[in-house]
Amino acid sequence: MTSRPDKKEQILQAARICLARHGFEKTTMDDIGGLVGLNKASLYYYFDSKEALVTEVVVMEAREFLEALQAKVSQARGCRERILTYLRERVSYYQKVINLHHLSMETLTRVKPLFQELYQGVLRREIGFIEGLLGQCRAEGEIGPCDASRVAEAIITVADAIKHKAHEAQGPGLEPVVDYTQVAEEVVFTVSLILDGLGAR
Amino acid sequence: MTSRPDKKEQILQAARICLARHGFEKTTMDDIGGLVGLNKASLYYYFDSKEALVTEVVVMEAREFLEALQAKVSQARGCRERILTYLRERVSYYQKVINLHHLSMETLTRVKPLFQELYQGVLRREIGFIEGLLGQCRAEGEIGPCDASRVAEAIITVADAIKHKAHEAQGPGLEPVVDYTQVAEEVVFTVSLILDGLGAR
Amino acid sequence: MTSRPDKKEQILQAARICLARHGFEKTTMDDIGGLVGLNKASLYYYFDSKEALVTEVVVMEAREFLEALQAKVSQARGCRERILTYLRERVSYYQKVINLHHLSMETLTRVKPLFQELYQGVLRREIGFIEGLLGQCRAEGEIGPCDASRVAEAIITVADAIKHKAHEAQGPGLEPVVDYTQVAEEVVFTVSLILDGLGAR
Amino acid sequence: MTSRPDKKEQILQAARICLARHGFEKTTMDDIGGLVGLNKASLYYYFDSKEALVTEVVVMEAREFLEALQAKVSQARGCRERILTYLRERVSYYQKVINLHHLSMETLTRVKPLFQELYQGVLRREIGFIEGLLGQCRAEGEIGPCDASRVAEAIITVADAIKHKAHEAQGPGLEPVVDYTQVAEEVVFTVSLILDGLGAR
DNA sequence: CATGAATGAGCGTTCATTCAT
DNA sequence: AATGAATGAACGCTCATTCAT
Repeated sequence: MTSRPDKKEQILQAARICLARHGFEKTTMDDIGGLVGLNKASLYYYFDSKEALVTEVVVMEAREFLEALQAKVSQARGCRERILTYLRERVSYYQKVINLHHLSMETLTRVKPLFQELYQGVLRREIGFIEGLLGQCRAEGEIGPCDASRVAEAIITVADAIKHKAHEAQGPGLEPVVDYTQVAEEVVFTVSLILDGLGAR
Repeated sequence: MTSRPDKKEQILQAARICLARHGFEKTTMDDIGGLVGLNKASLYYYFDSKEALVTEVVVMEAREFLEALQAKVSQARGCRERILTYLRERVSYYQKVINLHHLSMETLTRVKPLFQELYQGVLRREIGFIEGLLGQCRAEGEIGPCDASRVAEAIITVADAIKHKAHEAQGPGLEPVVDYTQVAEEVVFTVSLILDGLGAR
Repeated sequence: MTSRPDKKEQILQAARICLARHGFEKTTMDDIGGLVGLNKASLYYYFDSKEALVTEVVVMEAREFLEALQAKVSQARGCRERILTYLRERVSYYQKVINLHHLSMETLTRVKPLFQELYQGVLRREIGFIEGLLGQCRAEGEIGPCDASRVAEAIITVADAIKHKAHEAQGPGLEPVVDYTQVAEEVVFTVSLILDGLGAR
Repeated sequence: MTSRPDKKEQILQAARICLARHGFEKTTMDDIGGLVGLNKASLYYYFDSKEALVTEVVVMEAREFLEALQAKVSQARGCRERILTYLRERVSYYQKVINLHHLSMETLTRVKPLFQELYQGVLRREIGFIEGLLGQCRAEGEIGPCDASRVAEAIITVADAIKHKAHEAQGPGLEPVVDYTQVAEEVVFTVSLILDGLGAR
């Protein structure tokens, strides 16, 4: 009855494999098509472009990565620490994606508009997760009452802003490496301030 | 004396910049040529192919990376520890290169023959360095007398073999990440055995 | 009574609009289908191919154009003049179609077989129209008795032959423009001879 | 010594032929390359894109067309009439180009930016030509003294503006034909007013 | 040493067409 | 009567590489 959702999913999996093996630039539509037994032209029936296809793969992996992280973090003790740990590890997610698919920052930038659109869904989930952690903090008396939803959104925004700033700071220079350890520290420091503020009675 | 070797060096530097910025696949011979004010056809006077050029860049960086590592390691205390630390950190070198230039394992594999040839020089230096450390160990009585040169070579061989095994183990599967922490541990464990053997009187 | 013939008509109208806007080559079956709310595959239920569809559009327009011309010509005075005027203006019809849909002579030539078949109906009507005019000429004494049907056919044949000759004369050369003014004159001259012959007692 | 300017010229001529025969959309880079015995990739050594190449052809023909028109107009009597005749015939130039190469208005619009840039040179010549005619008018006492250069520029601007208005007026409707006769009249009327103003003593 | 010129192979994308349902 | 799915062929364009000069 339904072989449709399957096919799109199959293509995404095939693309995931190809990307991991050959990276974005070397992965051809023929490669991906070949892996699912489809003519490359057929892929365009399911996706608008190579970039759109790859973007969906990346967002899919973002979801998986973050869900795994959330599961892992949930076992940490101290709910305040849970929030900070989540944010700390989340910082290096970007680079993980880049390395995983051998993307250059340039390629990622080009794909960004498409990516941002799909990424909204992932962001919503992250905010929801943080919101839950804030609720635990409240229950355990670590913070006072607050609009958990808005605070969660603010925290994610702050974290992304700090990461973004670090990327911009690189300039067109040679050294392409962002020191994610330092970024993580800055995120933890700033969000700690926010949590402190919420805890003040 | 001559300004010729300069040109080759300039090209290598230009390539290094391009690779860091755009990655291997997106870096064109035109890009590199443009950066040194040379027609792309001229690059073929200095290098046989794009791959040969890139390989030299990688080897150049290998040398720099390893020399920095050697300097750093030399300050560690305990000469046995120096050897193990060197080997531990050296393990992740491969991935650093891959990430830096957004290479896929596949591309690297294809380039391997060229790479191995040039890499011999680097290997010689590494073996010499280990040999020196072994000499210190001997002087400090941590190990007994041995053919330092052959042992050094054996140690490097063992370290590379373990890394190689880890890469092969991946198979064509999805997960493209090698756990370098674990590889490092295995290397340390095995080489420790060797050193123990040398120490036994 | 039935709504079926409608659908075919709707498709033809949609195609006409698309052709006028984007020309033959840039009009896709998707465009046309979209305009009538039909999947492009469905168009193949009504037409054998894109060319067949376009050909029907062209023939449809031929009919409309010629009928308008016939109405206009009928108001001219002097029935001999009516015939000549009709033939004169009819000459440039080909180019009008080409320009309207941005067709190249090549495309038109490729489509010709299909076109000719459908065009027979239009030709019949033209011959009938000329036959009527000849009848008027006879009634007004401008020509003597004759087999009006055969003469009408001969006239149309002559007119088309002259136009055809002009097109062939171009050869594969550069200048793609046929001087329709000159062709019109030649047609008028030749047909005048025929009418003269008919008028001689 | 010099086979270079030749090659580019040859390509332009080949493109001109192909365009005339098959139109813009059906002319492939392979077609053009084949005609000059060049691989299609080689064409990109001389031109940035198919559109850039075609644009150059169109501008080339614009120049030829306008120069022929200028020669022809120069023989008209009455220098005021010369100006008006030039403007009148120039009006239909656009359509001539469109028909010659079977371009759709859409394609032409897409190519416009490239076109405008190259067209500047042609425009300069036109203004120069009008300027000369104004000088003759002045010499024959048909107009009073004026800044011929600026007036010439104004006249061309007015003529193009009127044509442009007519094209815009079409809207997305079905009928793709601009009535160039009417446009020509409007141009003549308006420029006459300007010339009248110059002649007023 | 250096380059202008040329090319083959490959890639992303489009599109008319087919076919099972 | 209609369509979702699939495809082959073609097209514009890029790029590493070659070679005569």
